[in-house]
Amino acid sequence: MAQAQILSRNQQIVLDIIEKAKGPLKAYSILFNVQKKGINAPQQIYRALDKLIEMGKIHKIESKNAFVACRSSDCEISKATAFSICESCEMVDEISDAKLSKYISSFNHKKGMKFKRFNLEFFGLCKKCK
Amino acid sequence: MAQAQILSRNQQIVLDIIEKAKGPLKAYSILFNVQKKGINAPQQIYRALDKLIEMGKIHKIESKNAFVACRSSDCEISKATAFSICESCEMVDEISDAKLSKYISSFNHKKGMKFKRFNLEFFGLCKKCK
DNA sequence: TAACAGAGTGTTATAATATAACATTTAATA
DNA sequence: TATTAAATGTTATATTATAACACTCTGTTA
Repeated sequence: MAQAQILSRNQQIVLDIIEKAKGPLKAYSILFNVQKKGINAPQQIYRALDKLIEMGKIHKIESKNAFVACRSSDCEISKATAFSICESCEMVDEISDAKLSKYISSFNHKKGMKFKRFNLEFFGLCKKCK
Repeated sequence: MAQAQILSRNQQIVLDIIEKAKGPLKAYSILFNVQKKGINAPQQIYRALDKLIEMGKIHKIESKNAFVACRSSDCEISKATAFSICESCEMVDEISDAKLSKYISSFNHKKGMKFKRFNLEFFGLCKKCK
């Protein structure tokens, strides 16, 4: 289990924005939102994002180049992540399903690869958009 | 089942390069490789890539912004894709495992989302790099 | 056959996403 | 207090991707 982490000023600012957001946020939209706090350059955002990902506080949605807060306790530093993504409203929901996660984690590739981590993205229509 | 498709000139050129490659290719590296054939602009590459993806001839590896040829017959127009990605040598291998695919496809999200498609990316070390 | 529709092409420009490099500051610790 | 590690600020640039528009080619269909 990862221990509680102290966040730096910039990391905290970025995390706050992502946690408050209803959906995934893009790096440059975060940047735009924090310019009033004295953060002016993409580097500052990307550095904070990198650390937050390392700590498991946020996840990157690869298919959207966007970032969401981690809402799950059992993805333990993002070794096993799964998301449902609505193709209509862009909503992203973290899937926290122990059985699914366990099944995938225990999947053994024929070619003898040893997995450290996986990321699964589902696409479809959410309940509202359906 | 998707029927055999006739490819346009640019689509064929791009597909040939991707099929011949040992690993995933980036759009701009494809561009560089086809300039001798008279393709000069990113648009031409991206348009071909889009169509090839639609046809299920290639897949995009989202975490790498790179493209690989489809080696599987059962991902039927990319409704269910899975890849193993070596974090050391960058190799990507398409996973074609009916059981895994079936299990994931039949996963039902509590929130009532209806899935059309999924993409799964495993990360680790391949046999060689291990 | 003329005209039209659809897919594809070529081209220029620009938007959006991400990193390199370097100087400085702050925090934690020997 | 000297030393280190982590974080910051800044400028510049690399990488990935799309917009917009004019043109071509091919197969309908009126």
